[in-house]
Amino acid sequence: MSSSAALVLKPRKQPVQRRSTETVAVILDATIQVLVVVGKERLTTTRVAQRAGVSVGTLYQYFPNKRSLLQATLRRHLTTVTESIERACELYRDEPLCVMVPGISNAFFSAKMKDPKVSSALYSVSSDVDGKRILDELRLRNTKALTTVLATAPERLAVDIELAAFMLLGAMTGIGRSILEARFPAKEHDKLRQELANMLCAYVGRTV
Amino acid sequence: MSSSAALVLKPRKQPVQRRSTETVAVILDATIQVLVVVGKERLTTTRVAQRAGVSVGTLYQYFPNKRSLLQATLRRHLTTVTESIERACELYRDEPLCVMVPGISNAFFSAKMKDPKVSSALYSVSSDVDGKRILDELRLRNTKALTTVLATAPERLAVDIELAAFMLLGAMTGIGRSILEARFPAKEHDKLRQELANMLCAYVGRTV
DNA sequence: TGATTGGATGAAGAAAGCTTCAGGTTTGGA
DNA sequence: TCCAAACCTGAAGCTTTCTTCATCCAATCA
Repeated sequence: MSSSAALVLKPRKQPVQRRSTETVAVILDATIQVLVVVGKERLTTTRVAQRAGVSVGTLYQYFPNKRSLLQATLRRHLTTVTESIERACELYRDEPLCVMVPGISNAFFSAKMKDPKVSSALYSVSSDVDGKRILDELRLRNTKALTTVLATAPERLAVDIELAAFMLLGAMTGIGRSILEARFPAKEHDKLRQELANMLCAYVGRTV
Repeated sequence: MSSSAALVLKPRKQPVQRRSTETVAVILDATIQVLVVVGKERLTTTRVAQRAGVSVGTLYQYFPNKRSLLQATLRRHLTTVTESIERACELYRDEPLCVMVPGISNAFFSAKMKDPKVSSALYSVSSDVDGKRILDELRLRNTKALTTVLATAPERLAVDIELAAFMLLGAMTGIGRSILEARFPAKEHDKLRQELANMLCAYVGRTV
């Protein structure tokens, strides 16, 4: 309970009334906006508060420090992507691999590319010490979901299901990141989405 | 030439005598070590200098600011990986895809996994504003090299060569990153390397 | 309507770390 | 050997930004 107690993640005060619940959401949105506009390097709590239209003090009422603010923002974003994957996994249960895999891949792609600037800006947050924990956590959820559906496919995979899930996820996120970082115009996204699905299909197509 | 002049990348002084050339190398090594041990968040120029066994002043003699120090460190590392890819591209020219692609993939993998902690630690640097420029630059080199060899393969690819090169690179780097971030034990690396090659092979195996 | 709790404010304290610079040391050629 | 250039030193200035807290406003309920 000494110095490392600063790692507390929870807001120091839970929103009770409606007003403050909105305030928290506004602050989180502002964080993303500041991140997109000036980047993580020049993001300051004062700037975020300004953008949110509240005072810094208010911000610190719900987030114990800058870190936790960034963490919460990242988590909120990545969680939507993960949920998207989970929904797709649910949806394509029992389907053949050549239907299931593209379906999941496309769901991921759409979620990730919905707002390229936001996804892109958040990469800088995810590479921090705390960001990595969040990534780990969500990677686990994704892997679990994928492993589970893969097991329901009628075909038998050429390799260990867990390994396959890991590879698929790695390729998806990696190619997604590359597309974002290379700043492909939205026009090209459809082609890329399709090609990603093709690659993953080819991979799982190597059935026994 | 006002405030943004701080983006200068070049050392403010070029090493002339042997002594200082060594000093620069020592500082770069120390930077990686500090990065690995305490992470980018807590890396300070003083700490780097200390680790390098020189004074901060010396550090600032060769690097105009902290940014440029980090940039130089990142560039040195990524360049070795890129050169590894380029060598492999040279080596597998004219080979069939099922030889060429695994060859290149393995070369990449080995270079990236040679020192997992270092590769891993540098991810936090690469997501900064300046780091992105370096990534862009090297991504371009990699894409070019890959595109060039792919064109020499006896088979015809099912898609645009540039697109294929991009996808292959994205999958390689993405899976590489996932492996690093998930902290797989070195024992598993061989299996993973093999599986990566398999995936890429399956992808390019879709010949016309 | 008065009391109580929740919510918001923002100037200022405090810490942290980057960067400078005046002065000392080493190198290597003449 | 001697000197000029190259190199190194590190305490301290300076800036930046996080974070606090005393105080005021708003909402809810008896």
